Amino acid sequence: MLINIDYQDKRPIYEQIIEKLQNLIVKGVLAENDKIPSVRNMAIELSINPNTIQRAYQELERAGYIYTVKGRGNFVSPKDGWKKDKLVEAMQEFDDKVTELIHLGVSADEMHSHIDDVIKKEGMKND
Amino acid sequence: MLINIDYQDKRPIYEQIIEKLQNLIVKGVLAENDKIPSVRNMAIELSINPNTIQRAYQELERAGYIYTVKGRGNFVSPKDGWKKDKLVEAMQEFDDKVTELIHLGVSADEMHSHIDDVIKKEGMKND
Amino acid sequence: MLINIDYQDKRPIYEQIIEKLQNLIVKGVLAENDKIPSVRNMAIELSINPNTIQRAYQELERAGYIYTVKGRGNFVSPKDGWKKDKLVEAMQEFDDKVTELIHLGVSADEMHSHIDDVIKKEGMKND
Amino acid sequence: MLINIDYQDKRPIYEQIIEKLQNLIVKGVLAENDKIPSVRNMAIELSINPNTIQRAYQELERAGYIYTVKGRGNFVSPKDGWKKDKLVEAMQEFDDKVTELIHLGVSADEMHSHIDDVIKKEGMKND
DNA sequence: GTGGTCTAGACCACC
DNA sequence: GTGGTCTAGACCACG
Repeated sequence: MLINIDYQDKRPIYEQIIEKLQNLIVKGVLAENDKIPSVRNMAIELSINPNTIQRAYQELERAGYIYTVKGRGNFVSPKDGWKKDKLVEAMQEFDDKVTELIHLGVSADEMHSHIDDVIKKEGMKND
Repeated sequence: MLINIDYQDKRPIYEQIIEKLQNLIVKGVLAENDKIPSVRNMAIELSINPNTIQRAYQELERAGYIYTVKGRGNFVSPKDGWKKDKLVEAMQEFDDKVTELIHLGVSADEMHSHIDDVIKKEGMKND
Repeated sequence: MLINIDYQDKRPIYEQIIEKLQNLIVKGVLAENDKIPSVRNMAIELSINPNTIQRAYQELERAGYIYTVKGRGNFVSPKDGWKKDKLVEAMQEFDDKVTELIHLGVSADEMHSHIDDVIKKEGMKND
Repeated sequence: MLINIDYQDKRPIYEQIIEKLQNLIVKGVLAENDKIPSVRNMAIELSINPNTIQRAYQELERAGYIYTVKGRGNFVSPKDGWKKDKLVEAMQEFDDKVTELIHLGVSADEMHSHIDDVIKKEGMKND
């Protein structure tokens, strides 16, 4: 099963689907031009109202992560479409977090070493 | 005026108030045991129903940022109450952000220099 | 009727509801993932304003006894969520009560026999 | 200072005073016919409105823990006045707690040994 | 139909 | 004056 839903999560279901698919796309699990499950299949697989899937796909298309071909299905967009926006946004959020940590008394060295730790850990996954 | 509300923001009003006050407390603008505006005053100031303010204050108290004395008002809690929790939470979110940036192809050097930039900028404020 | 309210009780209505539902959940009358009455139905059944029920449900969710799915209803959380906390809390209160009884001159034997009596009585219920 | 107030405590101040004084009396720190501080002195000592102290003393008198002699002050009542009531009440609460622990899966043995532990610990204090 | 938020207005307890 | 609770009634988002 490609994704799963957490009913304990307070966010609306369609948002969860969007987030999960975004992650799969950003992290390269779903490659460019890969076909993603049809609205109908996804709805059956998750035991969810098709309208909910439909809404998730619509927003993903609007944000440039997927594109729709009538009669054929939904496909992952080329990275150029969204990568830059996502990067700017994530960088801004990163800066905000750093600001918050400063006010909580965290030193620059501590942050630097945290980054290196995370990189090392993430690197392991690709071995 | 201590805080202001963005009616364009999709989040509920009481959440906006919570977040704004949290920030003021975490960043030290509101010191320990400072009195914050009464439910009624804040309601008038923001042209908002007192119940909405009330709810925001209740959640802030539950989270340990303020404490309430019936018949007297609401006051900022001593830092010990929340600092540790907030730190653990913020550090976790920091790591998550780093992970995301890695997947977006950002190098460690770029992050390191971003941190130094932010620190420099925040340092200026205190001069 | 699942629960009833005592208007002579000085405690706020929403607290009474919380306590009653907690009991039903802790004692297993309401099993995991059971659906509890909707905010509106409960409000009608008890002739109480929906907002009051809403507040009770919110606090129960925050405490981990129930979980909410927008557009679907409220459901009993799996026990793992709260059992441990509740146990620690109840044990502490038990010790406090024992301390109080000691100062009132109650002997250990008297307490021991009380425990056995209660156990016998509770055991009868399950026959 | 005989007692102190916790402004972080949500209960009204007069209730805190009642509880603290009750404890001192039940545990024998304040002996029968001891004089307790005057409303006025207590109010100054705690930096509190005399009305609040007055209310606490009134309720303590009504419950039989102290008695008032106009013009002379307030004094601790003989134990016979309240001991029996308090005992019945505490025993009931003890049974309730035992019931709760049973439903949480605590065994009789565990409760018995807890009692012995508490007794041992309390006994130490009087050495 | 379900929960989530907000307003308006009221009454109470506490200090 | 201050917070705490409750009602009545409304509108929105979600599925």
